[in-house]
Amino acid sequence: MINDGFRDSSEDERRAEIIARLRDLYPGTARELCELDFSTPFQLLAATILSAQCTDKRVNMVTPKLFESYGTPTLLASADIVDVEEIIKSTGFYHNKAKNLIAMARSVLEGGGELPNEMEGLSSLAGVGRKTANVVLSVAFDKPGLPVDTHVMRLSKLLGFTTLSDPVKIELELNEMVPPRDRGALSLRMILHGRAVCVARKPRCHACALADLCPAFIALAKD
DNA sequence: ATCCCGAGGG
DNA sequence: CCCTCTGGAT
Repeated sequence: MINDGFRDSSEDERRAEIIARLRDLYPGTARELCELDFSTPFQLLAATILSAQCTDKRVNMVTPKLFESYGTPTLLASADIVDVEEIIKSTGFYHNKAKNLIAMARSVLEGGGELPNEMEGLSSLAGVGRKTANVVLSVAFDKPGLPVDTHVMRLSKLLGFTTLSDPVKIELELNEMVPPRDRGALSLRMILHGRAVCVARKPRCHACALADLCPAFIALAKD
């Protein structure tokens, strides 16, 4: 097999076919594929902070009430932390999340009240890491950004997109597989597939449209 | 018992 | 690298 430091071309084709099938399975833009409810970039950021170790459905149950009282940087910055904690309690990690939400709103205000629209500014906000920043970039600002969460990490390994475990390195590897404008949607598609089909505990390989291209399934089926 | 669109701190 | 933070769903 020819591989002089370049990737095998059949491997490139396999990956491209997986990406094409994911696009057919979950069509739409990052904005359309995102299942968090929000009406401003600031609200998406707040919802994404809440989504840590929690389902989107659960986040969407608490954000209407949260945004009713604290839907803007100004309102959230001066919120009573106990009140915020009570509203978001069911999303888990609620002490940290309430503290982070209020601190985040205050740092937005200190920065002039406008949410940053690049990685540097976003990830410098309290409680905002690279994954959350990439969600806001791709979904709210329609910019290149490829959030690597637990699903993207798991599927990237199973599908043979990476052998690494560092989410930043995986992000850079995945970046090379799609044009910039498709990065956010690829992440969302892997997340949706990870939730519905390639489930962490019990992958539904029999129902998976990618199984014939999946090294993990092929290895499993080989006996 | 294990997992859910993580981030901060040691 | 590790640990902690947390409730809800399966």
